[in-house]
Amino acid sequence: MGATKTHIFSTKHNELAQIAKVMAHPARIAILEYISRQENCICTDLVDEIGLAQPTISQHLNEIKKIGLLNGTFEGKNLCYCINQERWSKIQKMLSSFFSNINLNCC
Amino acid sequence: MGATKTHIFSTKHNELAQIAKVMAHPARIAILEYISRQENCICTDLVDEIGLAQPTISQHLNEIKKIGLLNGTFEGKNLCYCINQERWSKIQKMLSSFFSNINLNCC
DNA sequence: ATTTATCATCGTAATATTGCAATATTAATT
DNA sequence: AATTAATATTGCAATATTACGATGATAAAT
Repeated sequence: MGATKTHIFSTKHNELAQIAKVMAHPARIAILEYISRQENCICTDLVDEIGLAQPTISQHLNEIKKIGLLNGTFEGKNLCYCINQERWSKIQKMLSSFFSNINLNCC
Repeated sequence: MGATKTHIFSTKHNELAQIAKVMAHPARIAILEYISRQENCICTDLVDEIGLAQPTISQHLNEIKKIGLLNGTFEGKNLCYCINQERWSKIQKMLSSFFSNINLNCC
């Protein structure tokens, strides 16, 4: 008990849920929004910007990375994160199609 | 420690995260999809359909209800759930606008 | 009135998530 | 080589989530 029974659900449902899970934290929403708004992708000030401890931010970034939403490249000691746009629009489409499939003839 | 620091984030970010949290479970995705596909909204067979115990389904339905996505009406002993379409398209728009705000000039 | 069927609630065990201090790693700078 | 600056990892405590058996509530059917 306790763990999600992923095996009884379809791949599509699990994938959607996993994506939603990454977005299911205000810090990760804030991080995504912040990174996507930067002109360049120098994201050193994320800790100050968000207001959580550095290890916590690092963990959140890792969660976002897991679903392929971040491109990260080292430039010296500074890590430069940016949004993986291909993945971003893929996810956008997945969510969009999920929300479009609603049956309108109901109570 | 342990709990999400909601107070340091904006209302908008918290709201989006809360919506995503509801979608962050394959059972709830499956429930939403199933209900939205029904011609009528008689949802008695949800337990058989999803494959989780009745109390578990009831809890998941409650989570979905919390963000206003379900209209529920009693018809005798059977509870009839359906999607709240106003809320559904509101959420659709929120997500859509979140995903549209990405900066395209990056690495 | 008793039974049956459907859904909700309570209690609880298993597991996952969140957050941070301490520490490690990495690479530029001195 | 020692220092500094930025990020990652580890370990752990606090809290949240998931799941279900047991039980309760409600209303139709017998």
